[in-house]
Amino acid sequence: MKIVIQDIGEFDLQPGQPLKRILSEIKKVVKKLPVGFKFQEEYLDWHTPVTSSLGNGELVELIPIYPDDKEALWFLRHTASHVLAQAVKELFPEAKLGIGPAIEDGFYYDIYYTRPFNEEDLEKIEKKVKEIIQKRLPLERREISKEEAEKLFSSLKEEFKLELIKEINEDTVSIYSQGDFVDLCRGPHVLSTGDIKAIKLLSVSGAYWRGDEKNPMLWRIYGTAFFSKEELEKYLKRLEEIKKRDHRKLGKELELFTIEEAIGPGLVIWLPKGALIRNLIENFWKEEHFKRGYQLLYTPHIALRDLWKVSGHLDFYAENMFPSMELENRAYQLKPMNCPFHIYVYNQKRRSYREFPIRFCELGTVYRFERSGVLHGLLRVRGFTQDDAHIFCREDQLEEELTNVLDLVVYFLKVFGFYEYKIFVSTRPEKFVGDPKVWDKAEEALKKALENKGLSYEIDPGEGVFYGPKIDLKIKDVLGRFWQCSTIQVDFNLPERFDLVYVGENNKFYRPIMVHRALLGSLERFLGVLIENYAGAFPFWISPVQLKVLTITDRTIPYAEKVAQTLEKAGFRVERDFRSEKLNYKIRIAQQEKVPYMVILGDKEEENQVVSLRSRTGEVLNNLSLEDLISKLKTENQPYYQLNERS
RNA sequence: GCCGGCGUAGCUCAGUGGUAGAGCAGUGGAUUCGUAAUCCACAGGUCGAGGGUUCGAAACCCUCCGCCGGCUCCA
Repeated sequence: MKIVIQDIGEFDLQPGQPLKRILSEIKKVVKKLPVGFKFQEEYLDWHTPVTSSLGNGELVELIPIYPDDKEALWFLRHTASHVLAQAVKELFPEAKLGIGPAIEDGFYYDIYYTRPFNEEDLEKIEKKVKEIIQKRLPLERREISKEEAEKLFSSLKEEFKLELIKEINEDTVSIYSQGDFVDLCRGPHVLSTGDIKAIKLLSVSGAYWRGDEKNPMLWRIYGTAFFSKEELEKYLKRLEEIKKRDHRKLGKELELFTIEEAIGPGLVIWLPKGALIRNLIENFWKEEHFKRGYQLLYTPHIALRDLWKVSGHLDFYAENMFPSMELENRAYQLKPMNCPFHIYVYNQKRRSYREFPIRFCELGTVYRFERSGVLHGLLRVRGFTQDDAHIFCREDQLEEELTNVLDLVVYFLKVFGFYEYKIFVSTRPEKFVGDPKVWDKAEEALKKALENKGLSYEIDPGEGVFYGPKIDLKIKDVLGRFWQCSTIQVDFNLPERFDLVYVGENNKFYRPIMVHRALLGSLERFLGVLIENYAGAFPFWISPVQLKVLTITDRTIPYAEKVAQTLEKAGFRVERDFRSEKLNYKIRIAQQEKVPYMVILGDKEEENQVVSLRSRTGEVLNNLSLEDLISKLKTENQPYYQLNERS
């Protein structure tokens, strides 16, 4: 049978033989050897037997994957995880192997052992890993029957592997080996352990077997591997960069927010500078909503417990809610969501079909009980403010409303510097309320709205909320990490439960559809993501301090004060540094505070009645008149500025 | 919640059983300086909380709280 490898050539291969058989032939005609191959959507390594079932029986067309291709790392890291497992088994023969996949930035292996692995173990293991790599052990693949596999892994006392084999539906399973080590594995792998040119073990932590807390806990060893040392270095630098941008660190340094032990875990205090940013964002948010026909609401933080019975939250959401409180024989409940309140606003009067769509928005603070182990800075908290809205509309308006919401999301994200995102449509889960036909319609409406906007999406099957399907947006920050913020959900359940109606054209009652949406998600999380995205250097319009006036000598203080006041009167947020310190020192401090502009004033500036402007990016503009400065800053002092800059 | 690590001045951290330390920040003083750290002095601590071991505990043991990295979950 013929194997055609794109850009390389045509080769003959006996069906059922691995591509390794033609390795030497290929070596003769290529400069760079592929790591593996792609056949349609599947990856093939050198070890996998090529059967005539691939392609049209006579001919198999493969696309080679080279070390520089992103996908190549998945081959390499999968092998790296096997090497890790081999090293652990050599050092700790009683250890039992769980699973060991390649992941986004590296790989891990879950391993059971009588005691946890510590730093020292990790060093020893890494040393062993490197030895195995240096031996340049070739990998071998074999297909064996399930019975054989069970025999093999029970002789190795690998109970977890036996459990995995039982769940495999095929008659045969594949195993990969290198040296004395053998592992149940689907592949793909590289040719030899020697292909791993750079590897580093990063951390150990506990992980339940198969992610279920009822199962025993294994030790998960994380690591990463590359085809070159330089790439590893680059990756480690990126880790450092991420650490530097950590919003918890920057939040403290820039005095944006605090979470106090004495106040409570997951409860955020906004410090003046952080509160200022938040307020600017909130004001912008409100304006944009007013422009788009939303009406602003304020609702209480607690409500009678019965409300949450009607809404279904006590049945479906109880584990995320703080316990209720009794007062004067009535039970109250801290709110985990804003929706029921908005429903009562809807119900203030008899609604007509002519009124739709009705759009209520609220910056609503909710409280959700999160298990202590999952709290994380601003990104995962127990009290947070959603930029929430509920749109009530007729079925025929749903698609348009969803399109409008998408428009608004995309716009907001752009304003805040996010241009890329992943979109997921979550469909009907197993436990759901309502009519499947209506669900289908809603899912269609969601997809249609995305398609109208030309946005591509992935389907997350069965991941919808019990009351309706949803669209989730995960935004990509400058470091390529994804964060879930925006969510758009179609809801048939609550209108039903609260018996919402409107009067139609024919004077009959109909039930409205509710769209629940949060664009930024929660202000806490969004600000956390913003801090990391900008590394604390906020765009001018939301910088808590926009300008810092620095004097060179005490002589200039009166002039500097005049300049500062002029800038303040023009509406900018100004700080003064008139201390008798050296200019270099003051610049350094302002730089660390990430203030966008420093206005530097000395004798020369005073004499000519001008300023010297230094931006935090290091650019210097001398002899700038105050009028020019103010007009320049006014242009920059608007949310759309960076949008305009980009386009 | 579970597993591991950590908790010392406002911040970053040193201190492994014998009198609580450094740098930065703060305060006072000197200096008047041109685009990323001027010098001197002073002040600052219930060593996360509680209990125990010991002649003696920041350090060793126990319990609790919080934080960090994961597991699971989500805005």
